[in-house]
Amino acid sequence: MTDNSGGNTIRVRFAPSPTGHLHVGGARTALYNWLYARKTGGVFVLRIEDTDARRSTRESYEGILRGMRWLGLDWDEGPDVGGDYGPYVQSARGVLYHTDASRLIEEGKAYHCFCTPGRLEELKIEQKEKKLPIKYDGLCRGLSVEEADEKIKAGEQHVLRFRMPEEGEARFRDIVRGDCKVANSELDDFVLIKSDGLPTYNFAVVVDDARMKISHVIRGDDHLSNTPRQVHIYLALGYRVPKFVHLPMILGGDRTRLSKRHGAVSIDWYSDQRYLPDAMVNYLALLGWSFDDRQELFSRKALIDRFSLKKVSKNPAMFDNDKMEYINAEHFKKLSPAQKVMHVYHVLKDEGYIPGDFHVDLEKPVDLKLVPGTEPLAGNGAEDGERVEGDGLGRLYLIVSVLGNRLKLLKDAPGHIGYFYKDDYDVDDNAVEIHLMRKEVPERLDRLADSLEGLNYFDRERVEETVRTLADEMKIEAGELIHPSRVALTGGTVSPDIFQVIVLLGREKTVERLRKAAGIAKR
RNA sequence: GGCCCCUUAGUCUAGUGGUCAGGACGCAUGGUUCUCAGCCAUGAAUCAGGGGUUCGACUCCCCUAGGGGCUACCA
Repeated sequence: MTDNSGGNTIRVRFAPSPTGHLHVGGARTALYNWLYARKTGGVFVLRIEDTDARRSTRESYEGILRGMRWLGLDWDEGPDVGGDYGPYVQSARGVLYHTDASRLIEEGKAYHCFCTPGRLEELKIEQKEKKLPIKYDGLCRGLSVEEADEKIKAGEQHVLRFRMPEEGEARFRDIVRGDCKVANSELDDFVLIKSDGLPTYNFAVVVDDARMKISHVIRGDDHLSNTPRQVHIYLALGYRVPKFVHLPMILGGDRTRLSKRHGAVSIDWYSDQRYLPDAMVNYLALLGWSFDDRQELFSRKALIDRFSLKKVSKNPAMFDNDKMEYINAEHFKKLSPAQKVMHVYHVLKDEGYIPGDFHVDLEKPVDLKLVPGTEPLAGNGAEDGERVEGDGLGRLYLIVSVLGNRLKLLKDAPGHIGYFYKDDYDVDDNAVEIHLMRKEVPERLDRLADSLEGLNYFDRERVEETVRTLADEMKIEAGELIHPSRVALTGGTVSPDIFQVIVLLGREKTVERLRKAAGIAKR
């Protein structure tokens, strides 16, 4: 699986810290790494950055993995699958950080610092007041190794700091930003190892990326400013500096950094809402990347095909839920009938709509031509001309087919077609008021019920004919019959083709609901 | 405070030293129809502002403004 034969293998990584759920920003970063790996035949590594012991949790860790699996972003090396460069959890890599830290100390590139948090705090306040750059003043820089060792032996709290060269600058190449450089004078002696013995982010990330042979560091823009520090560490340790790719941030609706208060930013939320993972992947890909000026709907495969780091945008993007829904709807449209039915079936089942409150045996000659103009229903459903079982998948096939593009979010399926399965479907009171509570309605519904009851053949054609004929007889518009019927049968003013609804609801249920509504309307 | 990054319609974006500045979501209007969705057609809406460079700038340079990030013993 892993190829460590040469130094040219492309190796990328997603390195979340388990301090919260997987949000859209993190997911987008993971996705770009994954896409790049899959496109180039490289290796995608998952590494958990849990050096912040206080905030890291097991739940977050599991949640992140769950989110990635839901999105279909599989990793080649990681905490659960292993690999040649493990462990893949920072908390288990302590010895590695200390090995490299020791080298830096020996070479005089890092030094112990015994300044108390209190002193550092005062220093910061003072610098702020004097409007000076806020940076460590290097008090412990001059301590000899012996002096430092003594203090350590005496049990003094200490951290390890990087000895920033006073002259020179750090340079690096970023595929999105171009060449970057920062003068060393802008940087200070930042901390490498915290007093609890754990490495800081900047140190750990370099040691890990270097030792894991990461070739391209693809991450959020918020890390750009830290990159010069990291470059210093790479150089000091004699490691090869990887290529960097800093992705523009994804912003919340108020254009600030994404956080909990922005609501629906968790990948979990989208999976709970039953968005399609492929749609999510598609939309996420578009946040900071585009292929050209025409295509924006991509299958997973097409994305891998087209993806290029060179086309990554520099601009921060806002997550737009409307567009996300649109992309989701487009992906849903493209599913095969069998796939749609499968998805809808699971939703209805999970929400308790299947099995339903009642049984419907569709009558002959109900056939699959029931729905003129829709694509033929394939898969394990009913074949043309075959008898359709009332409660089986066959009826659901027809229902889903009749529903057509009305279903955009799977989560809404019960709302759209629940009345096919339950008697206590939602009723729109306003619709009842407008369409049912009128004196002429009861007679119309009763007469329609009579007509339908007397039909020899209960298929769409006959039903429509019946309704229209009755309307003619009563000298009213067909709509005068259709609208109250829709409310009577579905509880609302919105539904698929009413004749198809009638057929799929079945003669018995249709008549029952029409009569019941007529009864209500009489009052 | 210091440093860094970003700036094309409400949003995501394409774009070249000379284009009617293109597409998509959303929005509006009309058509199809039993409602809604869909589909089709049409429309409103953009180069943040100011200076340069240039025969000519959305495009190159500078400044300003706005937004974001880093400046932590967070990542």
